[in-house]
Amino acid sequence: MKISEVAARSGLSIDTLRFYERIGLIDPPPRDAAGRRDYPEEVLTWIGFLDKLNATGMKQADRIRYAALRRQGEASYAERRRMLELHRDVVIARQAELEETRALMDRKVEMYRQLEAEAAMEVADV
Amino acid sequence: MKISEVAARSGLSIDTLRFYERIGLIDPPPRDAAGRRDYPEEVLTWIGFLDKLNATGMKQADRIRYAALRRQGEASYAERRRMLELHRDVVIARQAELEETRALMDRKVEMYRQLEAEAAMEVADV
DNA sequence: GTAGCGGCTGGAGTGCACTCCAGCTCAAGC
DNA sequence: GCTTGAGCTGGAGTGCACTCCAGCCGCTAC
Repeated sequence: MKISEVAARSGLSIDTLRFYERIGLIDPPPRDAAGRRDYPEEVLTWIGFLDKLNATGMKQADRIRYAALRRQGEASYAERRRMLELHRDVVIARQAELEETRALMDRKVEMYRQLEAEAAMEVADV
Repeated sequence: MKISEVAARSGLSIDTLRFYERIGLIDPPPRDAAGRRDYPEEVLTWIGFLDKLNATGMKQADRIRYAALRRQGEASYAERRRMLELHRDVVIARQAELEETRALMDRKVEMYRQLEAEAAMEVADV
């Protein structure tokens, strides 16, 4: 797969793909005869997972660390599991936070609705 | 309340409090005889809400816009409600995303657990 | 009365995560 | 055979959200 196709299918830009390779988030893919990157299909799954870690607030340094562990294969299963367990706790905490904020926004929306209704009545009073 | 106290109680740094004032997130508080900021208690509630918006991914520009509307008082009830409704949708979408990622991490953790057990058995086989 | 601390200002600096650029090579289509 | 376009590299630039700094003032405690 050419880099432009990976970009189109993953949602990352071509520049970001090359950047991710530089910092060790994506394995350097084999090159074709002309020296161009030729990605395996699986890279899309990996990018999808990276995106999820990203979207849930995992820092670049930690994603790089996870990618490095992944490169070590079997020897890092336990370590990778520990990282995911820790991150899962972070995600759970964020879920609680979001839920709380959602509830607060619901209350505020309701409050504004009331205040709008009252303001409308005051106008009618005049 | 002095700026140091607001910082201690809000969790924001003194520099961030002054920065927020500069960009219009926090109203300029009255000054004491010596020209030092003297914040009202309510600023803590407001900062708490700003924090929630921040933690749920609202951009600075939008928080500034909300703060500006707030300064207009009654005239902006409807607009503020609309902003919150829109942001609530964002929060709900993020909740779904987090839930999905949490489930994926659960599956991966379980997978690594299995792989670790298998690796241990292989060692025992030898 | 002076040392030290907390606060003040405007502006410069930082860290993160990209994003863009100049100048190059290569392959394909007209 | 030459233009066009995709891809390449190393390095510079960007935008966001702070964070730090120099140099100043004024209160409090010794």
